[in-house]
Amino acid sequence: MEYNFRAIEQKWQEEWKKRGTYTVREDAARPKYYVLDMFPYPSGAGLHVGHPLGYIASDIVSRYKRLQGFNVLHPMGYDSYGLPAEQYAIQTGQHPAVTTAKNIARYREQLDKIGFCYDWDREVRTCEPGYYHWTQWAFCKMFNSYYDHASEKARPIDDLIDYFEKNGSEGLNAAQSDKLTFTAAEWKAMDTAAQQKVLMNYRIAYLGDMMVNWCPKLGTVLANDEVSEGLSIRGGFPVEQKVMRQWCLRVSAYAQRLLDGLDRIDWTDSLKETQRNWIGRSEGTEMVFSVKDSDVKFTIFTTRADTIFGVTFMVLAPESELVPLLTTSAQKQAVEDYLTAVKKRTERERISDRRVTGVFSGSYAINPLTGEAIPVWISDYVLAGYGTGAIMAVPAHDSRDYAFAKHFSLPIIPLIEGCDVSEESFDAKEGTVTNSPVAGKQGFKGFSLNGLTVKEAIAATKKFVSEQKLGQVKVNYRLRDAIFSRQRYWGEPFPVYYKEGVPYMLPEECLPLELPEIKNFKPTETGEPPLGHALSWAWDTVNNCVTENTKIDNKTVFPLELNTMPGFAGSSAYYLRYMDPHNEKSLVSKQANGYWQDVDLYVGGTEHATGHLIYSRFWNKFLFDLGFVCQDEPFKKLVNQGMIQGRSNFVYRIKDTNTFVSLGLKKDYDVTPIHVDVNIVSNDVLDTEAFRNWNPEYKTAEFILEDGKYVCGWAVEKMSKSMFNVVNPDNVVDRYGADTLRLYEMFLGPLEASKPWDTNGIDGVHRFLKKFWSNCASGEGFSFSDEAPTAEELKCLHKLIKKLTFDIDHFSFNTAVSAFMICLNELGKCNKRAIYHDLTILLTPFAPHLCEEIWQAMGEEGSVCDASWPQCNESFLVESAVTYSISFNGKTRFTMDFPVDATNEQIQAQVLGSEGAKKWIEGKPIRKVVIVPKKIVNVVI
RNA sequence: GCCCGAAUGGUGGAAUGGUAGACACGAAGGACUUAAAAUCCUUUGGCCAUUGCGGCUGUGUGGGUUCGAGUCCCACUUCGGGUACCA
Repeated sequence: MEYNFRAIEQKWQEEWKKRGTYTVREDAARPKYYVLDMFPYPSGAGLHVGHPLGYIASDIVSRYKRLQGFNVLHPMGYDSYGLPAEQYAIQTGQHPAVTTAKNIARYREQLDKIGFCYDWDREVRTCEPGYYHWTQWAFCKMFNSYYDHASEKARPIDDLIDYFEKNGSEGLNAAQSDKLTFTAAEWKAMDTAAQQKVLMNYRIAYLGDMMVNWCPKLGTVLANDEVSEGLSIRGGFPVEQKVMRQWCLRVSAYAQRLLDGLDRIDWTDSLKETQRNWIGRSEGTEMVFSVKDSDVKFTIFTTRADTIFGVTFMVLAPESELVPLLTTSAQKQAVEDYLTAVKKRTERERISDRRVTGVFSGSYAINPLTGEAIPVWISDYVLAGYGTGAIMAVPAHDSRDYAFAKHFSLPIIPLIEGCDVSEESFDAKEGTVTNSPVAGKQGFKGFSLNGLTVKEAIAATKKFVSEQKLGQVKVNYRLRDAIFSRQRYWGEPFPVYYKEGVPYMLPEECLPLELPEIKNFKPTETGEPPLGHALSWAWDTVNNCVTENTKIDNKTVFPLELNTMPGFAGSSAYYLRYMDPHNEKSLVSKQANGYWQDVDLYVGGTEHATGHLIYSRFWNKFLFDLGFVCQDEPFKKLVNQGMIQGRSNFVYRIKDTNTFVSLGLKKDYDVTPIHVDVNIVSNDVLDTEAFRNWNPEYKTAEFILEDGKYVCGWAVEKMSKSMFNVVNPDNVVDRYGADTLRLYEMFLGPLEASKPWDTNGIDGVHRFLKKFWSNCASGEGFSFSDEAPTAEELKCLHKLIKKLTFDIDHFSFNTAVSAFMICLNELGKCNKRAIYHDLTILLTPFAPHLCEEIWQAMGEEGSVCDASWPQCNESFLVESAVTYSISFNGKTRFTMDFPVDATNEQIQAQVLGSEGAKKWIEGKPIRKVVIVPKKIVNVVI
């Protein structure tokens, strides 16, 4: 009987659905295991073979854990709101609701074909009101919270109001946008609008005037992780810096906790490192500089306090609010010209063309340690958004300051003994400090760093600056608050209304605030939100939801917030929703959350390292602080699957002809390589007939063959339509079956490695499945031998149990598949029931359809998914003798068998006495014999 | 520039510091077949010897630690990923 994978796979996919095999419920009697995939955004192109790689790995772990007796939660859903989905709709001229629904249906069809064990009853879609209800709800909670650094957690904003009423801002240690100072009396004297303005400074979700990444082509602002090298990740459009009033999430408040949490989770070091860099903790010193002939004082941030004696100029960011204060009338025109020029340059230009530019402000700052006057410059190499937007420049020990000093001929004072700064700055934090002012000389204030190492000097300066109240020790983070507004249509509406310009949250009972259906949903280059076309929706919402005493006056044109939330809003807590997807009362019930706790295994790509994986950790920590979830970190273990690249094929057309020459012969001709559809190439051999039909241009193509075949060239490239190297999993499933696809994707190499998709090896795993099948297939049915297994067979089986268990526990699926092949090779044509029973269970995570069929054929009850993973019986693995490698001076020459209990003395005597040894020793004296238990005897001559 | 990671046959890749190249593909030869497909068997890192069962060499390069290094340490080369005026 043939291995008819098409019939088998269809049969079992229907059967699983009918039986509800993969439906899960909380079950206190069994331990839980939560396996999560990063849910896809349903793009128009459908899945290619790269997408299922991680899904297959997680599916294997899910099935394996289930066989081991765990209650496994393994859900799937769609990240269906956001830019990519909307861009696709615009490109195809359809409404995003329509394309999204269509794309989801296609994804589902493709996913179903691969035989995943998802519990589809728990599916979530971020664009459905039942889901985004809780996205909006979380936003309201963030609006109504502030971050208290004293207790290192988020607290209700009412606590903050109480605090202000008692103490004003005195002694408050909270995350804030600006440092505000007021007394309790002043607070009480403020009107509502003024108080709201103050509170906005502390809210975790806040409305602020921010320097944002504005992308005119996409008609929206973007978060930092959505921009790379001045271009939008989505679409590659230019991005400019602009101040806009936007909703933001105070992610920066959680910087330290996000950093600390990394030490407690099982992620790869490289991913943790990426997040650490992104958070960018830097310990330094803030120092206050006064300005000559002025009352103005300003603060700078530096990590190199030790270089204070090498400061030869100061630099302000062009956007700094100090610029107008420090510009003298003489320099006014020059500064204004410079600011205009800076504004004109796009972010892209600034990055690609890194020229040194700047202008002198006319003012001088006073070095707090020497009293020396230092010119204050303005330059765009200093960023307004980091530190204080002002720096002390030490050209001798900072390459950027060095370039600036050289360009404007400013002095350079080296501070490290023996360093040469004639060509470049000395940036390393090492060496011995020199050139500090000394007693008796001008500028000496009783503080010198000479003779200290750089590290000692930094510490000494910090201490001195703190004691003398010249500044303070300060930790800065690179991590910025997340900009949360998008001037787009396809996203969650904000549950926010305005009264006299002050934003308020809609009452909780009015959630979800549903996205209205509008015809003209396209973004604008000026940033007018598309929801501006839904004026009646806005008014209806306000009239229905807002109670009498807060009802807004009719003068307001847009009573509602018209921006929508960004893509990451919906993906930040989806893993919580899977725990309790149909709950209408809360995001997740205490009971469901208490049972499922957190994600045990999260599988997905590294591309989310600085986006989703930061945002959801932040979101989860916030919900944890408020007591809505029971775990501080959402993802205990995270595994990154590698990217599957495309393997393109080429044909070689002889110039100005329609004749194509095979790879091996192309050197004799002048040829142009042309991409050819990989789907008409097999093992690099072109199907010439299919090629002629592929494109009308090649209808009359002629071929110069080698050995009767046309051999194509190949290259590894990105998988994309234009390279004709996209492989659709449907085609693979159609040709080889889902079980082969699953097995092959795992066999391709380590899960984390990036690798090209290459169908060349797929026959191998397909043969393996056929062999597994045909060993027990016979005639029109199956036959199993009831003979007792031999010791050899049992040893073989139990070796496999041990290896598979180890490999799956360590996510080494490629070696697991190999181990299975080896075992089957060793067993030969064995069809003993006792062996096949266990083998079938062991293969189930990899090839579930095939195993169900065999399980049924063996007359077993129920589904093989509910069987128990076999235990390795070590007693079958015990050897009667041990084989030792015998080496001479480290080179292995032969092997010898010894009884398990042989002593080292016995082994040594036998080895030295053997004929083989005599040949290698050649009568020379033996210096040493090293015996490694059960492995090696090395004789040193 | 900075921070990670990698480098092993024609290919994908194995190898707790212990016989490098498992397993698979491809290739070559053979069996079965009228033929093809499918299946099975043999060989397959390189060099030398193959009328001798063998020998030498070999994991990007150069050094080191070790009885023993693909694996650990130092320096370098190349490639991939992340990040970028973050003071």
